[in-house]
Formats: sequence, C-alpha cells, structure tokens
Amino acid sequence: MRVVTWNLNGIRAAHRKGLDDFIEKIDADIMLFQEVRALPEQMPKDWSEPEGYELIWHPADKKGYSGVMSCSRIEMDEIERGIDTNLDDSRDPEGRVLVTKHGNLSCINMYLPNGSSRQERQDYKDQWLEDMLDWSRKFVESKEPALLCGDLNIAHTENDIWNPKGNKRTSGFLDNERQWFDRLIDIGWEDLLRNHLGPIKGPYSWWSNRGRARELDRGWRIDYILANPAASETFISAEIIREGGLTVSDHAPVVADFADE
Amino acid sequence: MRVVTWNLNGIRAAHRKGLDDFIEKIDADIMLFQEVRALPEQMPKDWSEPEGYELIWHPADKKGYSGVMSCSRIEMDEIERGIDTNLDDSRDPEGRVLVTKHGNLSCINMYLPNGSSRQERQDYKDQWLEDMLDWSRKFVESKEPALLCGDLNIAHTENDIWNPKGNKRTSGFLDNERQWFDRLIDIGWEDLLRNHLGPIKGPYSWWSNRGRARELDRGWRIDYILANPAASETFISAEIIREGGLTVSDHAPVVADFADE
DNA sequence: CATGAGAAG
DNA sequence: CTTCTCATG
Repeated sequence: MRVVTWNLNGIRAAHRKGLDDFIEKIDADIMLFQEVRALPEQMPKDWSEPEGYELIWHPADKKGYSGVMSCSRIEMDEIERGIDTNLDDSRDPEGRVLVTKHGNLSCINMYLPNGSSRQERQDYKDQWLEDMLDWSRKFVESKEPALLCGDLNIAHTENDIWNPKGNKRTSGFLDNERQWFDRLIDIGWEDLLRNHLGPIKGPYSWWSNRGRARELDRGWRIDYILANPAASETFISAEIIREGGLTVSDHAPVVADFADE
Repeated sequence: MRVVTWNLNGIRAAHRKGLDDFIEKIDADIMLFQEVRALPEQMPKDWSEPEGYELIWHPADKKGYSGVMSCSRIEMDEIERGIDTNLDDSRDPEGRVLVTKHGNLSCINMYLPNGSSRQERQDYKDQWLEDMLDWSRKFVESKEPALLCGDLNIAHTENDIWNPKGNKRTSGFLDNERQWFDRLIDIGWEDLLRNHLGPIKGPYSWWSNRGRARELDRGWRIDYILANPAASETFISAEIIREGGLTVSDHAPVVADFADE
C-alpha cells in the first residue's frame, strides 16, 4: 500500500503544471493534499477527479486559502475534521485537519499553521501545537495503525534544514517548535523517512521561491509521514520525490510504502 | 510632427509585452499614454525611459489605478493637471488630465472616467463631461494650436462601434454621452481621424478581452486625437495602428501627423 | 478576460 | 517569488 502527502500550493495551479501526470505515475492508494486553496466547484472544466479514487474535500472558510483534500482508492470513511482545540474554532475554519479511515488504517491529513507572517500567527501556531499534540494521542496510542501526514511547517533537526544557523529565528525552526517535535516523537509518532535514511543531511521537501533555492537544494524538510507503532510494523520504505513533481508546487511529495498485511 | 495617444492598460504589463519596440518603431515626437497604472518608482529595473524623450507622470492617488503620462522629444512645459471641476477633486486625484505645452502647441492628455462598473461612476462621468466641456473652451478657442487626446470612453456615432444596436444601453454609447460628443464637436474640436477617413464603419481603437472580439474586429473607437482650428490647419493624416501594438494593450494607439510649420 | 494590489505563504 | 481574491475596467 502506497501513501503520498503533498502540499500543492493551489490545486488549480498544480493542475495547470501537470498534477495529473504525477498522480498517474505515482500510482498511490491514498493521496493526502494540503494547501489546496480551492472549493471543488472552483476547479476548471478541463479538470476531472482522479479516476478510481474517492475524494473528500475540507476547504477553509476563506476562499483561496489553505484547505486539505484526501483521495483514496481504498474505501474511505470520514472520521473527523479539525482538532479539539482551545482556540475557539473547533469547526476548523481554516481547513487544516481531515481524518479518514481506510479499513483499519486512520490517516490524518494535516496542514499546520504557518507562523511567518506576524507574531499573532506564530501565537496561533504555538497554541495549535499544544492542542494538536494532546489530540493526536488517541491515534498514536491506538492498537490499530495510524498515519499523521502533511505539511507540519516545522523542520525538526539541523539535518532537516539546509541553513540551520541562519534560521534559528525563523518560524518553522524555532527552538520551541523543534522541542515540540521532540515531544511528538516521544509520545510515539515515528518519523518514517528519517528512521529509514538515518541521520544524514536532508532530504528536503520545500524550497523558497526566492533566488535559486530549489536548484541549489537549499531547502527544508517540513512535510512528513509519521506512523504510530502499529503502522510502523508494516513500513517498507519512504522517499521525497524531487523529479517529476518538480515544477508542480514549491513543495515535493513524500511517499511511503507499506506491506499489505 | 507626429503625435501618438495610447491607453496602455498598465505600462508595466505593456512593457513586458513589447512597448519599447513600438516606441522605437513609431518614431513620434509626442506620446500621450493613459491608464499607466503605476508610479515611476514602480517600474521594473529592466525598464528605462525612452531615449531622447522628456517624461511627465501624473498618477492617481490610488496605486495601480488610472494615471496618465506624457512623453516629448520637443521641449515641454507642464501647464496644468485636472480640469476645473464642480466635483470637489480639483487636485485630479484619479490622474486623468495632464496639459503640456510644446512650443506653441498645447497637448491635453486625457483619460475620461469609465462608467460601466456602477451607476455612481456613471454619475461621476456625466458630471465630468459637463465640467470638461466648459474647461476645454479656452483651448479650442485659442489662436494657438491645441490637441485634445486620449481615451474619452465614448464612441461618438454608429460608425464608431461595431454593434450599435446592442450597446444603446452600455456606458460609452449612451444617448447623452453621444450628444455630449456632438457638443464637443460643435464648440470647435475636430475629430481628425473621422474627418480624414469620412463616414465609414470603423476603424476601432478598443476591443473587449472577452470572446474573440479583437480577432473579429468587433470593437469601439473611444480613443481620439481632437484638434482646435489652429492645429487642424497643419494636419496631414491620422490612423489607428492595429498591427505591431496588437498584443501590448487592449487599446490600439492612435497616431496623427502634422506639418512642421 | 486582463491589470494590479494585497494577503498569505 | 507565487498563490489566490478583489476591484476596476
């Protein structure tokens, strides 16, 4: 079974740039997209839903902003939207969390807030991190397999960012964010790609559009597939796909393969 | 002496699409641009002022909106901005009128309000028409030559619009607007291109971006070079340039040639 | 249908 | 530097 997570930075722009070719080529069973930035009814007429997949959209209230969408070839049930939160928006108005169940596997499709615009958004992100950690316990502790996938907007270690020194004060690589990530691992979420590759520099999943960051591979790893112990048991391999999806989004897709039983 | 008037629909977009080539090719002495939609300091660094010309910018207060700019190879003095108006904006905050003098020739660079968005703007346009007519008398009555050039946002006669029947209720071809244009001619402004070509269908200077209006030449003539009697004496010829400037703006440039003495 | 601003990332 | 919306034409 193959799972893909990808921040599309606008599914309409991604579609123009060849998303369909990627979907065909990658041949995944479950695809979790973030930053879809559209309602289904806003899709152009030359677009059609990927054949053979069921789709569940969870857009933000605000048009053109955020939103996630999950796609499955395996029969899928919607479990919940949003996290239990102290921020008074349990409706998840920013379209950040969609949980679906595929057989006994739970998939959390998550787009964590970005804190880089203003302090107010960093405060929002920080509160979100606390709420999300507690909320995620029921999944990580489950005897059934669960995956936490998406754009977490945090690079965990110095290996997960090209320029660690220069970004000590940048949202996404702040000490408190990295410590939060340690706690996420402590409660049982396993970073499949990192465990698979070991403590090497990179690979990255996002590159700034400024300068020639992508060309020079000066990126961040902020897109993850995390697994609870039950899901880890069947894990085979994981990778970040740099070629192919190259010009579709400023993020690269992350793929993981699991044994079918 | 050659004069050009052209609504650029954004000088930055026009520059990307080859404005410089046009300027080089047309070899005009005076160029009057409307809907510049930029401050000089917003121009990209790969832009440089047309060589051999002096420039006067008259932008709107509101960024990215309206604004005219006059360009002259002949020494030029600024005479006034805006029209004497009953609307309490004699500062011309929408950047619609710039009068310059080149030797004894006065050039009015005008971008008349568009009334198509809401009734409020049509009312504004109607008031503007009244004020402008009175204001223009001093130029039309002068013994010195004067030109009134620009996007007047009105098609005068049925020859000046591809679909007169279908646009009887469209701003820019309303009865009161066309009657106002009659009065403009009555007070002495001469429509050089129309007088030159006679009462034929067309040519047009603007085409909607919808459908294939330009390709099918379903346009409007709303850009004019009008002359007072003194300027008309030296008039040689006029035309609307369809080729060349084709993809630079949704308007085509209007050119007129005058004898040097 | 296109321009440009502006919010957001 | 790019996405998308929105106002304006």
